[in-house]
Amino acid sequence: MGASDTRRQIVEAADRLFYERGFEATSFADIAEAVGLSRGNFYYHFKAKDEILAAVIERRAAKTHAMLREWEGASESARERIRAFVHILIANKTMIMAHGCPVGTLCSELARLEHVAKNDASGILSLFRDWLARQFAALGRQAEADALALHILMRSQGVAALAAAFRDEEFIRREVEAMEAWLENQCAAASSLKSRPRL
Amino acid sequence: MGASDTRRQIVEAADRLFYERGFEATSFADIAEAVGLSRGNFYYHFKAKDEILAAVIERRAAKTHAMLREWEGASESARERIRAFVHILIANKTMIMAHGCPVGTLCSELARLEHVAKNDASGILSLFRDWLARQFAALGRQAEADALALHILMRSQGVAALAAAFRDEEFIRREVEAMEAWLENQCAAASSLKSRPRL
DNA sequence: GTCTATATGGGGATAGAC
DNA sequence: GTCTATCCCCATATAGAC
Repeated sequence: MGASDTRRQIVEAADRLFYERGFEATSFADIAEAVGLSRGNFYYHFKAKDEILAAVIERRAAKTHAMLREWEGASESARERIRAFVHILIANKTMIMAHGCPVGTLCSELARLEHVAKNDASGILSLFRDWLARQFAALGRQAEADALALHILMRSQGVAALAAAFRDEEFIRREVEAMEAWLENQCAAASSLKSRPRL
Repeated sequence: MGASDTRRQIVEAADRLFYERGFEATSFADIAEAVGLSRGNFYYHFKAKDEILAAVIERRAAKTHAMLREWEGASESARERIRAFVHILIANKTMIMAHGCPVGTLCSELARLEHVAKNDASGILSLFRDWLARQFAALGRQAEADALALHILMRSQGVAALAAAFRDEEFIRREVEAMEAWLENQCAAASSLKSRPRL
């Protein structure tokens, strides 16, 4: 097997395990076992655990970037694009109820460890934030675009957190519906100049 | 120093460290050092790390219970009580930006570790949930009380998560204001029979 | 109740054979 | 590139003196 292929397999396995169990709780042995590799051979591909983490974060950032670009192409309107974001909660509901939001939980864990990579992790959150802000700006809400982006991002993080704590699928559906209703309100406000709705 | 006094000091130090660094990342040595105790003596008071965790969760649940009861006494209206809940975000903003929500981060960490105490941790979240639901019921919203409680709890969790990720104090203030506006809407809806606002 | 000394195990990391 | 063997450190946990 080629080295780059093995490396890719390691990063994929680490990505999954870091999500399911967390970064700290995942050992080299866990990843090695998942890939079918000996522990010793590991260090041919990665000199330290932090290097695997960096590769995982980079992979997640790239996948996020690709997903956001795909939504750009698939949807005509900014409204539909924001709806696509909100609907990740439904599409990934099983995983979210089991392990939370992959981005949010990693940010939270790295922040607590004061890990050097914590800013890289919250950078993924910023990818969503900036993309959402561009969508709200496209809706004609330039002035409040970032605040609206943070608001919807906050709600998706809150829903993921409680869905994981209570394992409640009905709660996810209800809150996604509420987020859609909120979005419709914001879109309506963009058309009429008076009475901009609050967050 | 009496044994019960030492025990209390251990639990207090562990509570703080579990919050600041997380449960897994905190070692016996860390707690022992904080209390000024030798590692060995530790096992006189707690046979295992899980026992300290149980004591910390119990302490947090008791403090939560006391806080909720205090709000009951201090506020005349259910609306004021719910506002008191929302305002924890402001009162604790420095801690929250540094380490997140004490309840949310513990729930998240224990859920990932598949720790036996994970349900005890989410039990603290349930204390808030049930208390909030009672307040919404007192507002005359019996049918939706639990959904409204989960909604406001979700928002506080989301705000704490993003505030920690972005270290953004202005964001907290803005979202607390939005939560208060949402609450006023819900109160207004309780008085008028028509047009109940969505979440 | 508190200490020091120590056992035990796991996890990160290295050396060197193949 | 992959392996086995090994080192070292740290953390949980125990034993036994004081």
